Amino acid sequence: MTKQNEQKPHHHGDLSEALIEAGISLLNEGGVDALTLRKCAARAGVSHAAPAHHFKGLKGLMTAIITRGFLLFADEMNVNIAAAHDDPKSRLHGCCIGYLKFSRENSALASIIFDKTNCYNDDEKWNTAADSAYQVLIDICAPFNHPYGDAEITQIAVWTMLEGYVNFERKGVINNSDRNRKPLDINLLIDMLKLEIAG
Amino acid sequence: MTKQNEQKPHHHGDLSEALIEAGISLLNEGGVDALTLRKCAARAGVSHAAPAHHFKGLKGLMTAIITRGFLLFADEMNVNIAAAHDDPKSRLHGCCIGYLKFSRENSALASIIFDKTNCYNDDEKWNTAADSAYQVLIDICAPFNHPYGDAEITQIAVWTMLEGYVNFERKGVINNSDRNRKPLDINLLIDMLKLEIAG
DNA sequence: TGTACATCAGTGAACGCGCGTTCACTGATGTAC
DNA sequence: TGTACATCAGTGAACGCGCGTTCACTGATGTAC
Repeated sequence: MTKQNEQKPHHHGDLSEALIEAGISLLNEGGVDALTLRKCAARAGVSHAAPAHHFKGLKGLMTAIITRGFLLFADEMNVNIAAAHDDPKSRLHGCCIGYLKFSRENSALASIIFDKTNCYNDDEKWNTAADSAYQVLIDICAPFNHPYGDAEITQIAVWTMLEGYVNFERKGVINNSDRNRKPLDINLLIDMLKLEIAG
Repeated sequence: MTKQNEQKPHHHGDLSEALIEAGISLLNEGGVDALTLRKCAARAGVSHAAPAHHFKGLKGLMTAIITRGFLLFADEMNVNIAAAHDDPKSRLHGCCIGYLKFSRENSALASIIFDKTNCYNDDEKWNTAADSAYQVLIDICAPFNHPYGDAEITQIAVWTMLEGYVNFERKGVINNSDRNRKPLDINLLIDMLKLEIAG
């Protein structure tokens, strides 16, 4: 039984957290267009002026949401890397599974996360969170040879294939649930790069 | 000297074409958010109710714009394929250059073109135009071996890498104009797939 | 322990904006005779 | 060749909608004394 006649406190307690969670669930349910200050406020149970007051307008809220997104993204990759066998190729495959999982479970968030124009680029937390995600990529590619140039080329090749794959999946160009043959595996695509372990 | 007191004809002449061109230039200048019925109408010099009347609302206009987009996209790839040396790898590289060129010169249009939810999926011209673009990919991959499975896997590997690359470029994750070393070449990434000519 | 006061998080009403859609209409075009 | 009429592309005014922002305010919290 829920409490009746409960006085709503004037101070929320953790409005920032509530608005970020509201924003992420709105993105998941209604896509990018569903992310508005007013809807976030309604879902967090505060007046629609509150988020504009708490953050510095819509862009401030988006900066906070994308910051959280990068942390969730890095976490998902790290969890799946930790669950893989402890050799470079298995760890790379784990990273891909994490990338894919994050993108599938947070489709709209994943579609806006890399676009810097959505954020205040001088926000410290945002920069730190973004770096933590990019660092996963850097670390996972480090053990391999880079026959085509420096490490950055290997990183971009892997990241690019992942990003293209989830983009097409999101837009329905690749539809793994609707084909007769074995679902296309992102790890198969990564294997086509034939990365070799250095040493 | 422009004509003064010229009577504006009640019938436009080629409103459909004018609205499609207006829409594409709006996308190029102001991104996806700039594409509205009212702005297209203003740019085409008609009342803002005209596009809603001519097409079946906003979605109808978007279907027409994306249809045009696929034709421009296929053209750009075909032009660059025709300009390449007549061997499979050079033709593939030409295709990549065309893909890249289209995406750079029509950034916002390229970012919405693959998303089927923007269009009336039963529109015949849209289906034909989209198929003509996908067919370029199919044809360009046909001469190669498919050691990882059927031809579709080769196609998706190439297309995925291109799409990831232009997405990152669009969002500033890859920034070829702002690095000290040689610009990253999409053809280098495609070469990493080590496609072998069948025979 | 109690009081006065400063701080500031969140309120709620109001504002103007641009949007897509609707609809009775106008006037140019084309066709039937 | 001329007339009557049907068609229909585009008009313009009106509508309601949701949006971000602003701002005087309220009331809870925390601190100084």
